Amino acid sequence: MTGKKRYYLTTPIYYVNDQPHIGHAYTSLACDVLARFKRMDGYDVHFLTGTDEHGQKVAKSAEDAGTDPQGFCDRVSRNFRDLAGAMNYTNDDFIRTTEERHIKSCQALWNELIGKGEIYLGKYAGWYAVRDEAFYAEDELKDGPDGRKIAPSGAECEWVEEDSYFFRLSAWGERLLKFYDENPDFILPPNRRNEVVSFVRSGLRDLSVSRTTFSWGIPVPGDSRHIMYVWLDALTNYITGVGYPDTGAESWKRFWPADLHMVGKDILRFHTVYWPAFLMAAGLPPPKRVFAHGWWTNEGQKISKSLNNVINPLDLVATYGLDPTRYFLLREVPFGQDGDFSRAAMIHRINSDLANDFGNLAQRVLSMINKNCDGKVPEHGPFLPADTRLTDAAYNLVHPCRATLDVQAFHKMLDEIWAVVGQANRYVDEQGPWVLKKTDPARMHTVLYVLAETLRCLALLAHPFMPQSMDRLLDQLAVPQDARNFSVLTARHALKSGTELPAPQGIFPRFVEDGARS
RNA sequence: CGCGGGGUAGAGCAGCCCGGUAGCUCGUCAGGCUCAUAACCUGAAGGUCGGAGGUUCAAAUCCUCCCCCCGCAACCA
Repeated sequence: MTGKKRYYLTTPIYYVNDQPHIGHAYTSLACDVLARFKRMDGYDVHFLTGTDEHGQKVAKSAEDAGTDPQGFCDRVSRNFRDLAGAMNYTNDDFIRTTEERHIKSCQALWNELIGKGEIYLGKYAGWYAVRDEAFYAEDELKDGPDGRKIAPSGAECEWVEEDSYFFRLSAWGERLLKFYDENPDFILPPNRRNEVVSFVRSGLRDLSVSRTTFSWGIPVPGDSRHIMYVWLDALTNYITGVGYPDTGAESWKRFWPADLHMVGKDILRFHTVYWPAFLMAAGLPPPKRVFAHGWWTNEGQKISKSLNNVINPLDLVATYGLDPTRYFLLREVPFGQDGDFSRAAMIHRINSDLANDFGNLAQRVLSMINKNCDGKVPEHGPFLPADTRLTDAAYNLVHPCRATLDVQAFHKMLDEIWAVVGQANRYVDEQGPWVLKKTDPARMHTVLYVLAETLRCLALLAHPFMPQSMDRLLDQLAVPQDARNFSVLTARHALKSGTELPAPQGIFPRFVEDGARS
């Protein structure tokens, strides 16, 4: 057992019925940045993602595709693995709910809940919409043309009566409210927390947690007519991923409870009401935080398959490049709010923030070093106050970065970094190393050293967002692999004067519109 | 009386909870620099903070009423 700090974070498991789109990419990206940052900050990180493969809709899609459900899942799950590769995510594990380890885990949790009397057998009767996999109350329904009942979603409902196991959710309201109260940061952003609290205050009903009308799911132990409710199945992945039901396992002791479940705002309730209730009922600690992020629109329009404006993240990467895409998604919109993707905004971010501000800063500094310092990390004399102001800003930047990331404020963290980019560009102008070259070469070396150190810090802190580009910048500063972490970041004068540097190369080219067509 | 989010410089936003010279980014205009990816730096113009009342020494910020916009009730994170 090392004494290392640990951090366990998860994406939702993605429903295989769907093609990967910008929403999936966004959720996972946020987690990836956090995971990378925490690793560089010395944490033992476990980053889990995967696919949700059970449920009636999947069974139906498989049938439509003329394959068996497992074969269908095998094929479609692959798309999500491929996305992780293409987006350069560093997940430590990829879980599939059809895996043996997960089935065992769900059944163990079920037995635990049965044993504690938290699940009982009852009867469910109500209007069920297959398409939504949900029951609706009578007063929510409208009458359709042929006398059928229509759900608010527009899906057709049928009257279903079936035996069902129920989870005693109704008994957990007070304890959930107490838990929210004692853990004010359990749900972020705060407005989401308010939504959930008022939902729970309004009263909870027992939750049907098994189905008998289809079979593509995890069998209920000891009653094979039933399969488990998809959400009970899906949520359990978070504990399967760290070894449950083996609560003696090293990974379990180390990583549970999770530090963060990152989710989209649509599945907030499942993660902040049902999931902690299941866990507490089973005698397990709930996760420490659930963060619900917002939705994307495309050029101001809501994204939908019917409008045919779904954004494929792979297209973004192909058009704008991987790191610019990663940067844009987390910079353009305050994390937690809805945001708009537009081509103009994307290009603007690439050219302004990346090419002009950061890229050009690196380029002007590295070229001057290359031309005037013999291609080596320059020697430096005593620092003047202006020098210390800049290097202090760079060394201390890690603190606001930690603070903002700890509340998932990715956009603010980037703001903090870019404030120092701006400060460095101003410093170049004020110091005018091109003048010093003629008047005071020793001083010029010091100024360039200060700038190189600053670039080193900036590259390290921006690394989680844009790993490939920042690695190239760190290569150009000859920062060794084992010095690419935050413990070395704050080590003053970590760049060794006299170290040979490679010839500089631009890291962020400007995005030039393809003028061939308009 | 459905639910939710908004209306602050040309655009996009922050500030509002905890009243006290209205701020940021982009754009525009002018200037500087010339190391650099026609990039960088400085300065300026531009807002009666949706409207009307009220509370207060003082309101974008608190209270009341009104007007307007946009989502949602979905295939989706």
